[in-house]
Amino acid sequence: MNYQKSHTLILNNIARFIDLTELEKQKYLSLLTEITVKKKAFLMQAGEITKYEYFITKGCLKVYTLDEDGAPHISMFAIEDYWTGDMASFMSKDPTNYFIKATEDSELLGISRANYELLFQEIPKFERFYRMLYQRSLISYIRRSNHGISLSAEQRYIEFKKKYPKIVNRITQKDLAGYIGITPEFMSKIITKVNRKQNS
Amino acid sequence: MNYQKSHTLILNNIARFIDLTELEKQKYLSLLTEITVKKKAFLMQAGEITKYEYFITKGCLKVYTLDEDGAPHISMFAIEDYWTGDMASFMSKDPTNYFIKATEDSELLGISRANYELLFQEIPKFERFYRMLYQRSLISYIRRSNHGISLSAEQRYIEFKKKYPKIVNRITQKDLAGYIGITPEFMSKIITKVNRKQNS
DNA sequence: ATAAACTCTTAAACTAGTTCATTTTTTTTC
DNA sequence: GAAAAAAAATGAACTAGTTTAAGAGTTTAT
Repeated sequence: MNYQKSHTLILNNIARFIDLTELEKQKYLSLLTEITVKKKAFLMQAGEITKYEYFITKGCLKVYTLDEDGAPHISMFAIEDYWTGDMASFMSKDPTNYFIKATEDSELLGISRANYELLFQEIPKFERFYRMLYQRSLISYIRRSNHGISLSAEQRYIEFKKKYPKIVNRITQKDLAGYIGITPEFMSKIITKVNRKQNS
Repeated sequence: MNYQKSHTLILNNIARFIDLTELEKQKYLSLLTEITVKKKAFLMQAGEITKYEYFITKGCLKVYTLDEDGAPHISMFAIEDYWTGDMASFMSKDPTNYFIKATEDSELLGISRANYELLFQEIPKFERFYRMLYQRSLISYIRRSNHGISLSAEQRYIEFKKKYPKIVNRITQKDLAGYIGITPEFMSKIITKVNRKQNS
């Protein structure tokens, strides 16, 4: 069967961990909602109750909170083939603390809370898929939370470039600073310094 | 049916997310290995290949890495009713970077890689259990990784006391410093300062 | 019960990262 | 394609957290 590009992408993502029959694939796709967000528009804002978990099929988004001083702290960047959302709010139905804003025109597939529950009833194999997806995410967040407290800002920047070479060129230095956990001014100094080292 | 204390503890932990029949409970328990670790002994050391994922039934352990300078960075403290291990090494079969050391005489239940796989074949419901367990862990690690980069050491200490009141009195100040990501000297200053504030 | 080995406290000098202010460069908008 | 807005660079003064050192208080092992 021939699927549209975004559907092929999400089915391939799922095929990393579980095999679906044609029927299951179609059932699964029927549970998803297509969403588009223009650059600079919000997919989610603090105070809202999170309705969906998202898979990005095109574009780039940043997920962040604002602290009491209004300074942004970026939790992740999400590009094609990434999953994002606010799982805490999605599960608890409490209002989210996060903003998700498109940094490029973006296209997503969303699964609602009701369909997420339904999915496990209809195709129990998805328990395994999410078990493995969460397991992988967990491994990378454990690493990140350790790096956040044990590495210098410069080392975190070098790690980021190594781990996300595709993302580093699509985001502003300012947003990268918000992810690394430093000011844009200090980010600028680090980049100058690291590039000087590499070119010498 | 009447179970020994450690078995009741782990079965209750699992019952938060899935219901098991008596037969399934017994099957599950048969896949576990009992382990005891004396205070100051290692459950795991960097370079080893991780054989088990662990559930603590008694005691307290610290999970940490050593950086190039030999300074410890504590990833988590695990007490009764907590799960621990190095999932990255457990899954990939690569050598671990972690040390796990008992800070009190401890008792654990371990599941081996082979039995973990077997578990999903024999009792597929466990996919759901681990999906939900990892989902919850993920939520708390996402929060921690954000706090690591966006909160001051003093705020992280206050958060830790609030979130883990049972743990804070069982560990040394030095180990807490290793978790918060600061030196023991600065930890001492923060504690003096925070207690002074509270008593005034 | 005592020595040895840690852990905690305090303080002075230091460094990584912040803040604030200004200028230059790049991107967005009409 | 010019004007406006946002991002990036640079520098000086500042603050949170480190380092080193030394002494006091606790825990551990015999």
